[in-house]
Amino acid sequence: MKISTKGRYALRLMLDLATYNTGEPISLKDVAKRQQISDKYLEQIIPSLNRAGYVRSVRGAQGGYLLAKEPKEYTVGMILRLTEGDLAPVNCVGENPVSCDYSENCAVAKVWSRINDAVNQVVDNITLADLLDWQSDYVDQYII
Amino acid sequence: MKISTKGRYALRLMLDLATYNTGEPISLKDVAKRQQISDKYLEQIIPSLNRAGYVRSVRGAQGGYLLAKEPKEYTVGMILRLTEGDLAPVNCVGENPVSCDYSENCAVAKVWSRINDAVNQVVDNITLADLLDWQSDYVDQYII
DNA sequence: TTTAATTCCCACTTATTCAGTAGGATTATA
DNA sequence: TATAATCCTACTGAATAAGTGGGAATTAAA
Repeated sequence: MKISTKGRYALRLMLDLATYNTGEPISLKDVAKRQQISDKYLEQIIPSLNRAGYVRSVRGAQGGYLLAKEPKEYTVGMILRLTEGDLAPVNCVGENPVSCDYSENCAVAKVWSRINDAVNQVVDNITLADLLDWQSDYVDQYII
Repeated sequence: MKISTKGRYALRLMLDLATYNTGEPISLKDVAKRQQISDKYLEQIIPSLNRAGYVRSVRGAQGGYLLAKEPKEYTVGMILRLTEGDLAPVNCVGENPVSCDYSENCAVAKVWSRINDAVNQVVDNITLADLLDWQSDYVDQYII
């Protein structure tokens, strides 16, 4: 039941772009340094965010990435699903369920379905804007 | 974010023992046949349930396993945690969290924590007795 | 116009986990 | 005493995780 580094890093990457946004492109190297993640690995993660239109890339020197939309337009669920795939705990529930011979009278599937709903409920109701808010709360509390 | 076969089979195993309980020990071979799971694999899964005292084993011919307690005494969470380990989506939240350098001002950790709470809320509030109920509902609906 | 910084693309690697199999020792019943 | 069961330990093959490495294409700045 773990979320892989791919999903976790993608979320931190998006949050980093939101946090340090100035209107100028932000290079992966900068993100990697701040987030302490291998830049080569980030390079492997970002194409899916790019293809989905979640970020805009600027090539060449002084290039980098920018969020394509406002932080409040991105839910955590959107970002995680892109990198993790479906968040359902088993294949027989979720976006495109694989039905088995017992699916009709399978009480256990009801458990998976409820877990699925509960997880979606959380990730689809938190946006990058919320994360920005939470960050500034922490700053108020600990640093200033 | 998937639950492995180990956890899923453990739950079906426990539910099978509850469903077909007559007071006599039930052999893994019977469970395996009904649930369409390799008996050798079940043999590998059950020791943890046994050591935890969730089932009682009877050795020798006509031996097998019995639930140690009433179905309502087992939550899905108890069973899954035994076989899957902690259900937390990352290591920095959950039962014994591994703290990182940023844990204090990590907005992302709040997301993981909420997912963790949501999952626990589900699995800790469904018992084997609930699953038995759901099963008989299905029977009413489809078979009878 | 060259240099340097950057994205883009694709192949490779190493370790771990998953999902079982296999074989035999031990125990108890009929 | 034969048989049916649990118990225990080791092995295996495939997939996934978590990166690394090299180089081509693009563009801003010197």
